[in-house]
Amino acid sequence: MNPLFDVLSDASRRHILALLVTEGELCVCELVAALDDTQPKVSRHLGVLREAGWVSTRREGTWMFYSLAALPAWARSVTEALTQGGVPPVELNKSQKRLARFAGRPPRINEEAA
Amino acid sequence: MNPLFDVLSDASRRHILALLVTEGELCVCELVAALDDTQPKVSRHLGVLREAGWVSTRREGTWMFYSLAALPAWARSVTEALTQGGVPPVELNKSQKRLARFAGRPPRINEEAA
DNA sequence: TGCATATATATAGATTCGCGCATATAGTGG
DNA sequence: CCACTATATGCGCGAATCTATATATATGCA
Repeated sequence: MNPLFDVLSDASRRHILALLVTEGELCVCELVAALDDTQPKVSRHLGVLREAGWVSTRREGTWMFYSLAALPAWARSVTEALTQGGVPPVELNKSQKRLARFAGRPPRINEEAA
Repeated sequence: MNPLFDVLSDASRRHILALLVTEGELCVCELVAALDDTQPKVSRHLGVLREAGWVSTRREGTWMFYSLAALPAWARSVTEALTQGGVPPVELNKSQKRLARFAGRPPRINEEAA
């Protein structure tokens, strides 16, 4: 068993990873809006991704920002694949649009280069 | 849900795919030897991979040969990733050695270019 | 036909897993 | 301290999944 690959079994987690690739750092409420899902569900999946090592977090006030962690080459290649068909493109596109329309996006004051 | 990606949830299936990448076409008994697992289990996982579209089959006498199917680019990229860390290299290597030592490998009479 | 090898499938039991719901924690500002 | 927003977690249930065992099917050959 590969602790990294194992957590890709869930479609929501793959969806989250794909969004972090295309959108960069996102907070929980943004992911909730993008996925159009409940906060506890998104938060739990993020926890799984974090424990597995896929994502890292940065706190800023009340917001917790998630972004892709430093990953081995094979894993980066998988996240790339997620954005190119590994997550159904129609769904991914919908999420990106919901995110763009989301009014509650927090300001990025200390963001670094993506 | 992605019908292709979903079946990668199982470590044995990922292991099988990785072996098909590095070793090319293999029959069930070779995979049983390589994985050091039971025949029904291997056969079942192969069935799942086949239904999902990862692998295609070719019958030759009593042997059923499995090989990677024609796949979209993102999926080929994932199979590649499986051989480069997506399947634990130590385990993959052990399987390759067991396969090399396996005495019952069938002859390849009609094999095409890999 | 009968037997041997190779592969597939059926079934049941056990475990894992994701979800919904409620609630807890953390940070901010009055 | 209180209220509010953002996020995390505890719990129980139903569903999905994997495995082991037994058995069925398929092919080749005497």
